[in-house]
Amino acid sequence: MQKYSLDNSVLMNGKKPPTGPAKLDPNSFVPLYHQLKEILKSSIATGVWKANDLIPSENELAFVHDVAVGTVKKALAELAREGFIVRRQGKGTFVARPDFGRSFFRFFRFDLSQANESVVPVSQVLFAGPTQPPPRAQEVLRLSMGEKTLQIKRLRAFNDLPLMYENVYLPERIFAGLDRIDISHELLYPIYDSKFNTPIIWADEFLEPCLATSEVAAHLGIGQGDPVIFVERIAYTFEDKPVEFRSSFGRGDRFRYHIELR
Amino acid sequence: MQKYSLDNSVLMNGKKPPTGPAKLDPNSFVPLYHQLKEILKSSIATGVWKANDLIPSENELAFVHDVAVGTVKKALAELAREGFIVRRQGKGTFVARPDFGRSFFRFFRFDLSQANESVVPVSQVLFAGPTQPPPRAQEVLRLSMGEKTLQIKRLRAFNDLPLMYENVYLPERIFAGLDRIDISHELLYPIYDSKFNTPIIWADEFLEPCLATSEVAAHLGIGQGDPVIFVERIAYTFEDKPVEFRSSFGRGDRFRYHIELR
DNA sequence: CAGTGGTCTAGACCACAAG
DNA sequence: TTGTGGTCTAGACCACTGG
Repeated sequence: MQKYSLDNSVLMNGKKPPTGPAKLDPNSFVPLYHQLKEILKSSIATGVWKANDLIPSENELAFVHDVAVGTVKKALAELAREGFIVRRQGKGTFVARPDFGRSFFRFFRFDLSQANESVVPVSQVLFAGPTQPPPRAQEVLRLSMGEKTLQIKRLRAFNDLPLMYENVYLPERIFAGLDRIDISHELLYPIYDSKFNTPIIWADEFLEPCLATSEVAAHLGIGQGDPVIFVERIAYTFEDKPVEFRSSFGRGDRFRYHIELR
Repeated sequence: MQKYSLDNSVLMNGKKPPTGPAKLDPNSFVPLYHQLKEILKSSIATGVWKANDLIPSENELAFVHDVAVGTVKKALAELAREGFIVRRQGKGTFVARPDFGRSFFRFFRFDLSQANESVVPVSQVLFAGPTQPPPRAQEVLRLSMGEKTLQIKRLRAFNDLPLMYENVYLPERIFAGLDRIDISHELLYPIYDSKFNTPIIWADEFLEPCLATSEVAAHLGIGQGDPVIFVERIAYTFEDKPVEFRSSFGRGDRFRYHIELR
């Protein structure tokens, strides 16, 4: 059984392809396993392999890239630890599906001690469409002069109780058309991934306490001057590229942010 | 040259010690490298090797525990990744010294964009002594009935500006005498480590915004009803044992909490 | 059964540190 | 020069999966 698409040229001479997919440089100062990691990562990033895809086996990769299996193992082990792939004994190695069942909690960790487990927040979209970004968004998203953004303004609620008032800015270049998708019962990050091929890998988050302005208070159903938390988030996709800027106001009486410091 | 204390018995028969320090079970379902990790970790935890100590080389460990060097390498690599040890090519492997130059920022991450780098906060100690813990502290520290705590109440300032008002609770059993140390210009975690052999490994932190009570406002030099952030922290030492409970109020106008979500 | 990843071995060569 | 950790190889055996 022939697996995957090994060039015939590869099979013919039994050695590394003269001008094939091999890109490892044995003379580099960068270790082979690290070079291999980067190659595999970029194959995922550029969509050569998509979420849940089975990728070639250790032996395949070792043969194609002309390295020992141990070197492949080391590269794959690190990618698995970093969450890019999932390995299953007896089955194979798969591109990781970002765990969106938990992505909400990954990136919006409040403490829902009394709430039940699988709550998905409901969003009331107040606005969705192209806008000129505010300077702060332009800066953190590294937009060129005059480049437009999609803006989403929404109210997020749990159990009919408004919890957060949010403004999201996205480069229109990447997310064109997102403003026409109904997101009122969806999480955004799975959509970024599946519809725009832009998974969120990590995020920077900044919190500060403040008092509700009359606008914020009205949206959240609290009084002006009540305590709220202001959260700024910059979310990044592959290669630490910022693709989302989000600023939110959370109700102080319902918000409890939890983080593990390691 | 004889290094470390290999039992003569070990050297005599050239095989694994009949009743020595070897504790690896080759028949266990737990992989050898993982068993070795746990043994090494507990040697650190129990003080057999202290911070900055040089630990035996890969070859030494492989010989003593009767496994291949590759297995030792794997165990050491994971311990290094988890921050328990530091490895230096050509020199050896050392027990990690918790990086207390940064511990303040590790556990109290505000954003000091404009502040200079090596600020150490000054503390004004308002109270330090044995107390009966409040129920919340008793719960999270898992104290037995009637067990006492040391309480430290202090005001932390940067550049003479009060920033946080803090209450710290510690099991007296572990930290007896800490209340007689001058901590006004010191960080607590290095003291826990060096004087009480209790390094802080990680922490759980909970944040919520609220309004300053008159007591908090007075301490922080702000008005009653101004925005403050309330932070609860449970800090853990080896084996996930909770050893510090801390609750703090931070000035909203000077506090900006930063976290990287990965 | 064959193929997969998980563990483990026993070497090799290298860059680096220190005497 | 010796000893260290860092990389890499080429095998071995195992447990697990699925046909």
